Amino acid sequence: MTQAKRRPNGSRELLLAAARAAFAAKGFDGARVEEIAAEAGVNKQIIYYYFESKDGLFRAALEQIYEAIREQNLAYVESVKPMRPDAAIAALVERLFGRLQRQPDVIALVLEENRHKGRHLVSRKIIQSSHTPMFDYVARVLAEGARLGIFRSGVDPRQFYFDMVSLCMFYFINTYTMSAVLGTDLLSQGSMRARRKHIVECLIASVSAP
Amino acid sequence: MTQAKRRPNGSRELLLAAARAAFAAKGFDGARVEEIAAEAGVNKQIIYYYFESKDGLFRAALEQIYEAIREQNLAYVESVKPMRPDAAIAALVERLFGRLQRQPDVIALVLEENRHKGRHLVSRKIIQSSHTPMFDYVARVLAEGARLGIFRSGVDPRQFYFDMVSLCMFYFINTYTMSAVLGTDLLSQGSMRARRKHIVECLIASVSAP
DNA sequence: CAGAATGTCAACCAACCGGTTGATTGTCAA
DNA sequence: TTGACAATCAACCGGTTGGTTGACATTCTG
Repeated sequence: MTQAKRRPNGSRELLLAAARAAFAAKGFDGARVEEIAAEAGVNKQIIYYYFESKDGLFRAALEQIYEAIREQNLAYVESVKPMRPDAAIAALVERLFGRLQRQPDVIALVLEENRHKGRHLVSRKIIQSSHTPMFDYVARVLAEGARLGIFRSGVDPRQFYFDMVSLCMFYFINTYTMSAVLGTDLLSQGSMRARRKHIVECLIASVSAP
Repeated sequence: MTQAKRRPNGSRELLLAAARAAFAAKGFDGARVEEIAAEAGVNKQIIYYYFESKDGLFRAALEQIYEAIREQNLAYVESVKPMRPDAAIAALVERLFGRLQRQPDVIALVLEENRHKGRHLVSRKIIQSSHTPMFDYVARVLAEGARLGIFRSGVDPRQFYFDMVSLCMFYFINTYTMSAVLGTDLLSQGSMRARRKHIVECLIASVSAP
């Protein structure tokens, strides 16, 4: 009989991509193992060969996402040109918002991980190291801003980082409900641009020296 | 045979409460119809008698939640004493944060609704009317603050309301991931108190006159 | 009180779902 | 060339799941 072509570890990558899309779209419980295999073009059993279980597949997809975040953040802080602290914050927030806009799967998967608090344990180390480069950069920018007298001193970089992530991510998490609440179509390009601009201004105002 | 006691529409309420807890804890796909019935102490079929389907049950649970939000908001804006605009914002944000803290089911259900974008349509009208009283109050406070020269003028109340909700809700949405990112236990009382305080300060700073 | 409307349940079911089995075929090192 | 190993698949399975059926008891109404 015709056995399918070999692609050492190729099926693994195909499965991860399919899993990521499926889990993002339907959640862990809503996604179907067989559908993921079909989407990847391989037999269902191969999931168990590479990942042991549906949970294992989900965990692997999550880890891949955190790794991608880490690489993107690392690339940014290594390539960013020096600039005024307020401009640095603006650039960074615009980039974060824009990236979330273009990668809805990332938000969906992280959200799903949080809903199953700790069931698909991705090690704290992996999660933290995916954000450390960016967090350290933000802390440096805040300190620099304080030194120049542009920002208040004593701003807690952890709280500020939390604010940044909250404001940017939340837009894409509760888009449907907030559209109804505010009577606006938050999926429109105009709304996104306006919101992104506002978030930048809000964050900078919140740390600016009086 | 012993038929169970009658409780006209009582089973309906019992089912709604059980459904709310189950959907919040396990999501729509993770929750089991039979478990919900058992938790409510009634036969599974009664769900189909009152709600037609699992989807119908979910929709009813959501509507109940929006109705509760509306009542709570209405009660607040009708009973709140007049005070300085900045104090009014502080009080309101503290209350929002505290309520989310005590009612995790609300967040979980709204989140689930957004994940299934529009599949369990709760009418825009219901969603909007659950927030209108509070939104109007916030808009009045901002205008009053601007009139007194405490706040900047030209602050968009929609964006500000969005900020408030974002900062408060996000804490409880991604608690697990953010704990790892920041290296803090965000479930601790101390973290919550500190975060609540920071959010108040951040929001007020973002609208205060220069 | 009769009968209609309402509320409740036990038993059933077909489809589905995550996971297993066992066999088969390329691939590569010795 | 050969034998071990990596990769793949078709077929199968037991348990689960949302949903249905039909009968029956209680309550309401005229």
